[in-house]
Amino acid sequence: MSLPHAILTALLEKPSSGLELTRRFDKSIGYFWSATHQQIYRELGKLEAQGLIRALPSEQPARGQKKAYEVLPAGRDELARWTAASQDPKPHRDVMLLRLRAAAVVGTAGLEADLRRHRELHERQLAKYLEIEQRDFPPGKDGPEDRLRHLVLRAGIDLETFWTQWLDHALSEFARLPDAGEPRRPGVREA
Amino acid sequence: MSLPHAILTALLEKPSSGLELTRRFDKSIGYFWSATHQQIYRELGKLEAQGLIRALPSEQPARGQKKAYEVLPAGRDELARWTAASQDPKPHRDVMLLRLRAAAVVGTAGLEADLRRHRELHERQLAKYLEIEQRDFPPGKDGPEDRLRHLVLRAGIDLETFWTQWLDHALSEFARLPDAGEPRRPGVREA
DNA sequence: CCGCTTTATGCAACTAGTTGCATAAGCGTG
DNA sequence: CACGCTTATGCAACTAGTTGCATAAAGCGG
Repeated sequence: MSLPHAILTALLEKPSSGLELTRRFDKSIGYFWSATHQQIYRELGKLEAQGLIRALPSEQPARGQKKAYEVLPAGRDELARWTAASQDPKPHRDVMLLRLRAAAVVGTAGLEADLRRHRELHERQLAKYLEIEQRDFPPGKDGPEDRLRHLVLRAGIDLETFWTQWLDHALSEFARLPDAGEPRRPGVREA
Repeated sequence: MSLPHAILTALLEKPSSGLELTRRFDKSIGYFWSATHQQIYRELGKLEAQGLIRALPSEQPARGQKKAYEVLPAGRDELARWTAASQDPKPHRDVMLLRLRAAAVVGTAGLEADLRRHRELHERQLAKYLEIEQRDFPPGKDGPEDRLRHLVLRAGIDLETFWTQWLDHALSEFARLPDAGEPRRPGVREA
C-alpha cells in the first residue's frame, strides 16, 4: 500500500494533474517507485473518494481537460501516520540473479551479452542521477528537506554504482569460465 | 514470469515436493525470489499441465502425502531458453526511500527508530549469508557451477553490506537534522 | 482408540500492478 | 472545416502475488 502515499508526497511537493504526476513518476519519485498513468488515475479517484485530496476547482472539469489535485489536511495526516509507522523491508526480487542461478544448471549460453547490456543501462542511469545531483543539489542547498531528498537521490546513485561494479565483477568471472555452454547435462530420465 | 523458472531451477538442482520447495525458497533461492507455498503449489500444477515437469511415480499420490516432482526435458529446454533471453531490469521499489522522501514534507517523527531497526535486520541477514558462504563455498569448491552460485550469493552479501552502510549514513544524517519534527507546515487551504 | 499436533496439499478471495484500448478535447494544416 | 496528431483521462481485462482458511493423513500421548 505505498502508491497512494507516493502520490500524496508528490502532490504535497506540488499540486498536479494525473498526467503531470505520471511524468514526475517517470523522474524523481519513480526512481524507487514506478507507476503507470492508469494506476495513478485510479488511485487519484480513490484518494478523492476518501477525502484525502481534492480537485482544484479553478479549471473546468471536462474530459480531455487538465484536472489538478491538492492534498487535504486529512491526506497530510495520513501520510505522516504512514511515514512514521514501522514497516518490514520486502525481500528483493532480481530476475538477473535468478538467471545466473539457472545458468549454473542449464548453461551460460546467451547470458553474457545481457549482463553487458545491463551494465550499460545501470551506467547510463547513474550518469542521469549524477546530472540531477549537480542540478538539484548545489553546495548551498542543504536545508533539512534538501538533506533528506539528497539522501534519497544518493541511495539511487550508490545503488547504480553498486550494480555497475557488481556486473563488472560478474563479467570478469564469466571470462574465467570454461566457455559459454552447458557445464553438464546429467542423465535425463525418459518416461 | 519468473516464478515458474525459479521452480524449474530448484527442481533441477534437486527433485522435491511442494513443501520441500517452499522451504528451499525460504533459503537459497528465496534470497532474491521469494514465494509462498500457495504460489508454489499453484505453479507446480501449471508446470505439470504444460508438460514441463512430472510427479515422481514412486510414492502413492494422496492428499497429505508427499508428491515429488522432477523436470522433464521440455522443462529444461524452456529454462535454458528463458535464461538466455534478454530481459530489461525492472525498476526498484523501496518503501523506506519513499518514506524518507515523504519525511522531507511531513516531518521525520518516528522514522529514525525504524531506520535503526532496518539496519539491524540487514546486518543479521548479512551474517546469515556469510555463514552460508563459509559452509557452502570452502576454498576448494570452485567448479563452474560453484563459481556461478557463489557469484549470486556474493550479490546478496554485497547488497546487505551496502544497505547496512547506507543506513548508517542515513542515521548520521538524521543526527545532524534539527530534531525529529515537522520541518514546516505551509498554509493549508481549507474548503 | 481418541484427541492433539505436525506435515503436506490445496482452494478462494483479495490486492497490486500491467496491458490494451476507448474517449474526448485542443491544435495545426491543407 | 475536415483530417490527423498530441494531450489528457479513463475503463476493462489480465497477471502476479498475498492472505485466510480447509482438508487430510501421520505421529504421538494418555
